[in-house]
Amino acid sequence: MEGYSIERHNKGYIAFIYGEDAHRYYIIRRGWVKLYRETLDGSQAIIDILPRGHIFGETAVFEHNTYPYSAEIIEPVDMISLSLKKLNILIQDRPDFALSMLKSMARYRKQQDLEIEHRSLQNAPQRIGCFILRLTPAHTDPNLRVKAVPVTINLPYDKTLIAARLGMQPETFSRALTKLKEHTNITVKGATIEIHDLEALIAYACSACTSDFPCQDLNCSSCCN
Amino acid sequence: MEGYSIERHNKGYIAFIYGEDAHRYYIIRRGWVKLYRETLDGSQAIIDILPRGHIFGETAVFEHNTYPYSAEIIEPVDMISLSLKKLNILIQDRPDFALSMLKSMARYRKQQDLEIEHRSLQNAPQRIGCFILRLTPAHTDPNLRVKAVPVTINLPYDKTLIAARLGMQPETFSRALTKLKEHTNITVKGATIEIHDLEALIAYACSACTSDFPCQDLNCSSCCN
DNA sequence: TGGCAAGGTTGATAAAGGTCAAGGCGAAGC
DNA sequence: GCTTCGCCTTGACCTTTATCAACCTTGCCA
Repeated sequence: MEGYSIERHNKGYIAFIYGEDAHRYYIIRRGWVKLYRETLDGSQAIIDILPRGHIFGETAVFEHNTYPYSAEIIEPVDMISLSLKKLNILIQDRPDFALSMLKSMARYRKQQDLEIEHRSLQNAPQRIGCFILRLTPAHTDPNLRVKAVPVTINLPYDKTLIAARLGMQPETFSRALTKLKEHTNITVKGATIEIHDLEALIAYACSACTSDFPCQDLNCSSCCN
Repeated sequence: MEGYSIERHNKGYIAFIYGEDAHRYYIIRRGWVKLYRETLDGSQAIIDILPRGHIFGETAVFEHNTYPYSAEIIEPVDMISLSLKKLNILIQDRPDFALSMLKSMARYRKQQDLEIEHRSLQNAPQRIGCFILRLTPAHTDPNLRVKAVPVTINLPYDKTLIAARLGMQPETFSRALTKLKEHTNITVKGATIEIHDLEALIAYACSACTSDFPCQDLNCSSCCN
């Protein structure tokens, strides 16, 4: 697609603010982006935290061209910047484009449904367990599930942010992680987590969930390339 | 649109079950429909409760033609039943159709974002207040907001279900409603609620929210007629 | 009209998570 | 090597909501 440019930003950079006039939308190539909104009293509601492959800002075309949330870089990103005006034309003119966007939106919707469910059915340690599981290779490739050797993962961003992402306080996160350790035989050292018994973790985290592991994930990469 | 039929069902009727092969999707003409999924231990996660004008089951076209949730009638409905196969063809062949579906999906997505936010920022009485506010005429027509006379609304379905919809226990709902009464000058008699001071209710319920009253609502009626 | 069932309320108690305050720990800079 | 700052953890306490149990209310049906 022509008319794009690559932007590179560091932690803390604000890509756009809620309500702002929207001209560009973005695809993440590397790094992590936080989508959020703020209440009158200054507390943040985190809508999502997106990794590589995801789009953000694109829904502004359905919102009278203002951004429906704010976006902040939380881990250094490379992102593709694209014109919303052109997106609008593409959506109108190219049926296959609208269709792939529709598909990606449907996937996101399913993900959000799951998110709501998690918040009401899982307790804090389970939500963390679920979060960790989504970071494992086994989550995207079922073949890797059988492997008995320990799985090592790194938390992709600050624990405080993960806590916010999961809808809990940092203190609760810390305590819940301790509880998770006691229940599922994982080792935590800083941002590094070793899973010694994947099945135990799955059993613990996914028992309160309506879908089996690996639960659906959003992967926007099929759209807008 | 040709090839449709009207179905009429009573409370308790299950339109379809999660995972089932999907052939039809539906538009609600009257009544209320509960979308939900179940965990292994039998507890329900309510995804949404939809009124007149809303579509359900249509996302099955993006899910390998199986329903991504179960649907139960909770207040007697008239609903239009339509072929998913035809929907699929329409989406592929008629760009304007895909586009309007895209728009409705974007609206729904925004609504779900708000839903997640409500769950984490509002407490039980506030969530109930928010729910009641959405039932008022003032929510759809800002002109009605100034009216000083009391507003009377009827809860559209059982309190137990509203509680589940709002992610709380029936007992909590009952107590939270009492607390809401103490704070906002409303009168509750069975399923009938009288709001004597709309602004007070808005101030109480919407203070923990990132969007002002009236917050966005989903209205699917623009799609698929 | 009396009984029953479903939905709703109330009370007592427990668990989960939030809040406030203090302190630990490790990476970056001097 | 020492200091400093940001992030994280821990402890004490409090608020909110869940849970369990009992009871009330209403509408329906025999």
